[in-house]
Amino acid sequence: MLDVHRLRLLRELHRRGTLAAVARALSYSPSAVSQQLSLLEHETGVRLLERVGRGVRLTAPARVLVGHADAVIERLERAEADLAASLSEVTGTVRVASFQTVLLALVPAALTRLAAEHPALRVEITQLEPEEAFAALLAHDVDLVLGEEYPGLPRVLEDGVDEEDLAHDGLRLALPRHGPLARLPEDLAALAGAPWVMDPPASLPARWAVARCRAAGFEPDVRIETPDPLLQSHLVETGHAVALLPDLLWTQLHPDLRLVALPGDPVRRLYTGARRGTAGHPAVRALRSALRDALERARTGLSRA
Amino acid sequence: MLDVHRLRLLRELHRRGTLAAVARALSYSPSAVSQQLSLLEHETGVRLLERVGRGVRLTAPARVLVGHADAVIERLERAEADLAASLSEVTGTVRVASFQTVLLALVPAALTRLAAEHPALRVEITQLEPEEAFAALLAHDVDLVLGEEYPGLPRVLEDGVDEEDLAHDGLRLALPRHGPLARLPEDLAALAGAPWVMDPPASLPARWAVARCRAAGFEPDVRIETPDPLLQSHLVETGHAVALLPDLLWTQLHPDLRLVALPGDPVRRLYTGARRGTAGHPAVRALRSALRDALERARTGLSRA
DNA sequence: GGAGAACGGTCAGCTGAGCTGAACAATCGG
DNA sequence: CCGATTGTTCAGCTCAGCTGACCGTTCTCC
Repeated sequence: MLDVHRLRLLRELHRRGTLAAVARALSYSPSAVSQQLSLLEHETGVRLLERVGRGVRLTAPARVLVGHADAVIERLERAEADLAASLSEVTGTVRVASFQTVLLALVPAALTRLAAEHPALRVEITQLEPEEAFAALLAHDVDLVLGEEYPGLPRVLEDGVDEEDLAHDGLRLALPRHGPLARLPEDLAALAGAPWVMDPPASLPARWAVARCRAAGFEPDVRIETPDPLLQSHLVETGHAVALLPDLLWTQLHPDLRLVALPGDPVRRLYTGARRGTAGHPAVRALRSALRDALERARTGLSRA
Repeated sequence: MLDVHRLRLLRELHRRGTLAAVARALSYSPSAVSQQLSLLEHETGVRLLERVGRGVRLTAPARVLVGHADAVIERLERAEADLAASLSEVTGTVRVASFQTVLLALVPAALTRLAAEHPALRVEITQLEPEEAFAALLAHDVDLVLGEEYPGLPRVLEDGVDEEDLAHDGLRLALPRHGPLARLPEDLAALAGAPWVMDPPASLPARWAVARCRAAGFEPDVRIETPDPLLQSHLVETGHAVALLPDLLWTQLHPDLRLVALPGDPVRRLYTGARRGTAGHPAVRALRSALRDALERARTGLSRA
């Protein structure tokens, strides 16, 4: 019978590339990883690793083995989830990767609710942008990721991830109500010369915003680049820039600015992702449910404001 | 991450019923099994075993867990099979459970062929009747079973078994050519008073034979009960009994007796069974192929004789 | 109804699987 | 060409997990 622990090391090696990275990730010494993998080679009688440069590469049979390891580990996680589900109380620790907008707008309310409903559940949050979040999910660094998708920018679907819709979040143009930019017309095409504040250019929201401006016939004059939506909102409010911002922001924030709908009422899709094996885990279900609930409350709060 | 070794113990407990049996089967002390299972309980936080009488019973969550354990272990076996398939040479040890007719007629030829083609493969044979054979297969005591199925006596299909047809083997009436029974008519219905030799009454061949006699309108007068087909054939040849015997017997044996076809030309189905995970293992494939080949040779030899 | 057998659970004690850390060779980048 | 990085080997240590002895409970068979 193949040893699952060794298969796990091989799997991690496939994901992370080097023995050293695997050792760091799993808090082992590189020596331990090397020893376990050579034992795996000897007990199977199949060459699994070949040195290339100062690193190693998986052989073809090793990659086949990684596929089996994935399946085995997924099934073990499902088993664990089933066991946890048979308990009356939701316990343990879940780690969540979120990006800033959701972290700001939904996570605090969700945490409050979880603390009340499942006091034995410990939740840990990391701020990660969607690109890194999926790698962290599959590497078992986190158990749930919050992701976003912008119109016209489809993601590559990761295998082994159970994805669930969370919300569709309206995207609108934010214009100052005071200062020199107060009289700007409420029309995207007319903002060619305006100073823009945007996320870093490689990020999803910035790529969507730039594409949208180009479709309106101009290249945006990005004066300020920041990933912080609070700062973006503040810069618009104080009359220094215009921006394209998601509605979810206004559930926590009520700045004095103009919000203008865009043609076609574009939305970003928010979703949650869990590893397929843990999708049934009560802690994951509780978290997703708390997030949906927080969204509901935020929405009703928003319509009242 | 759940420990697969412990899951395996739970799985074996589910199959074998008592901790002591598991310990015997896996060459552990009962103490070791008890300790590992309590550890599994503590690390999952779920009650898995409850004492009933002087034994234990699995709880509902434990039975769910066994299902997962089955899936995990099957996948690990498939992984091992894939690895073995990537080797150029077929090596290792396979254990086969066969019942007597096939053991006599096919296995020797198959072994010869295997020894020539795959010298590094070690084959171990146990004689087991089909009923026990499947339990042994699932308990990992053997890797391949040879089974038979008689018309009108369907088996319960075991889950987790990969079954493959091997042959359809004709069943005919065997009558003496000499002695006091030499003049018996070649017709089943006329053998009501004849002395019969049959397998033990609970066995498949005997159940079929009795059913066949009853369908012909009489209860067979079974004078001799033996599981040994060689002895059965010998008793017919020496004029002491009549019998219903499979054609495969005559590939090795050429006794002086009369063989009479039955209405409808009934056949028994011979098949091989492997655990689903090991069906792709080169050793299992080699064995099945050698058996088919041996059957082919036996058949041509039979038609020549 | 009592003796004996069978089953699990617990505890003390031992052994080996698997870890760390040091030393080393190979490779890459600036 | 030197320092940083990566993987490998080896000696040594630690603890997970085994055995064996002992005990309580339950069933079976005179």
